Amino acid sequence: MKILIVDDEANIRRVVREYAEFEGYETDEAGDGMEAVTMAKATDYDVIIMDIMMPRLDGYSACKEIRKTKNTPIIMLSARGEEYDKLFGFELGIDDYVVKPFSPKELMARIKAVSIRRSAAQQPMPERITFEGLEIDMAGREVYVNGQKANMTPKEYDLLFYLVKNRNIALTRDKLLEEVWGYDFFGDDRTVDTHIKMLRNSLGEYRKFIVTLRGMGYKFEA
Amino acid sequence: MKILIVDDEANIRRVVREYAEFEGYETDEAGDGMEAVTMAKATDYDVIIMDIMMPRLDGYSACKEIRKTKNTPIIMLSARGEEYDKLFGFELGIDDYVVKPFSPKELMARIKAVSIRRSAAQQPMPERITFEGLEIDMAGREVYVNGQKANMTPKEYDLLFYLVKNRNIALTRDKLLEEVWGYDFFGDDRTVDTHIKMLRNSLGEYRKFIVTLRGMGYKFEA
DNA sequence: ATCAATGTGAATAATCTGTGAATTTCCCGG
DNA sequence: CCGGGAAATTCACAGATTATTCACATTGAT
Repeated sequence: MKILIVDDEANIRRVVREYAEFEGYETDEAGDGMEAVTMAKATDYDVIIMDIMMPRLDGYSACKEIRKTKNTPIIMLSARGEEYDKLFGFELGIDDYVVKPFSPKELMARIKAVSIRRSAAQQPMPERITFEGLEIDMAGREVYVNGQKANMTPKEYDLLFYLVKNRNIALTRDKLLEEVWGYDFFGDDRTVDTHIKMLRNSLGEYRKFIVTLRGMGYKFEA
Repeated sequence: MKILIVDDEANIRRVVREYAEFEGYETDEAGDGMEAVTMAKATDYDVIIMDIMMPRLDGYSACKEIRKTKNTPIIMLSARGEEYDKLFGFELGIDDYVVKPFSPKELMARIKAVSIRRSAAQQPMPERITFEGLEIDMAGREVYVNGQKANMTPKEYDLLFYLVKNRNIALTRDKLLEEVWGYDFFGDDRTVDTHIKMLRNSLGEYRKFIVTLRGMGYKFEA
């Protein structure tokens, strides 16, 4: 278990780190949002603990940036009196928040709560999702475009389902190859492009949900 | 979707309510067990979230009382250290437990899980099902095609029944082998194909219900 | 304008499924 | 313990579908 601690005050970082290490976590530290984003993208942390008020890049923006490529659980630290409403900007993907001054014991409890949810229950992905006129039934392996069943190839289903499961986050070609094709695929990157093309054709007007991220890969944007 | 939030601490109620409303639920609040019972009996909630330690009437007693007239799914909130009571709780018909301090996101996930589970499990699997001219009597282990009894082999029955029980769900060959043949079967995947073939023959015109999912497996599509 | 990244159509290679038949296993009565 | 038939499993092959590669067109950023 590895956690990333982000705060501009070294004192706070130290306190959190000491408790976390006492609980048996490995820790990394970042002093501002920019650093945090870089580190979070480079390493797969189990939890990120991040202050809101920070120089260079604040916690909200850092969170937003990290969420583009990772789904790491994030716990925000907020000073009492800080805009409380913003804490409920869950569209940012914040998993929990703790108000400063906090008891380290409570923070540890929250870390456990957040990470348990991760490992234990592989998030109960709903079996059926609808985006406008695009219905996706993963359990039944069916896709309906404006009510009409789409007839897609196996790879198209696999690719679409993976994109949808990880919607709104950027996926590189390599990541897609590894997750959809399998770790043992050693072919061309561009194979992904061809399948994206075919998938787009199958989705008709709803091809718009599949966004190209130039220089990066693709994502399903709902 | 309407949920009832029961806790004597207004702060906790507020946090849960804000998360829940963000997720699109309607919410009501109760500050103690007595209130909760009154409200739960008057209104059909989809889920009730209730603290254990409360003035006037504790969570257990409230749960017991509500259960006398309603089957609403109940998620209990318990302070750390009340672990022992957990076992006792499930006997009362508690659907899930969340330990305080909890991650609101986790709580939301549990609400979803519980409400889905409830609605799905509500209808017990009938033992006899008819699809057009295909009658399937699982209890009697008989199948009628256009009124005439089909004479099938044991594996055909097992396979058909499993497919029907899981109709409209995509099933891989591996899954079928594990569930129908048993975890200790170490033979060839394609064995499934052969049995599907024989099953299709036995079903005559109703073979149409057994759909091949290329690259995946099969499913019974009603 | 230029260069790299992406979209696309077509050719080829690889994979998958249905099926008939051969082989093995299982089950029972003798 | 054995034989015989039913059932289960494996096997091989054809036909159809799908995946991959490649070349070229198009797009987008600087």
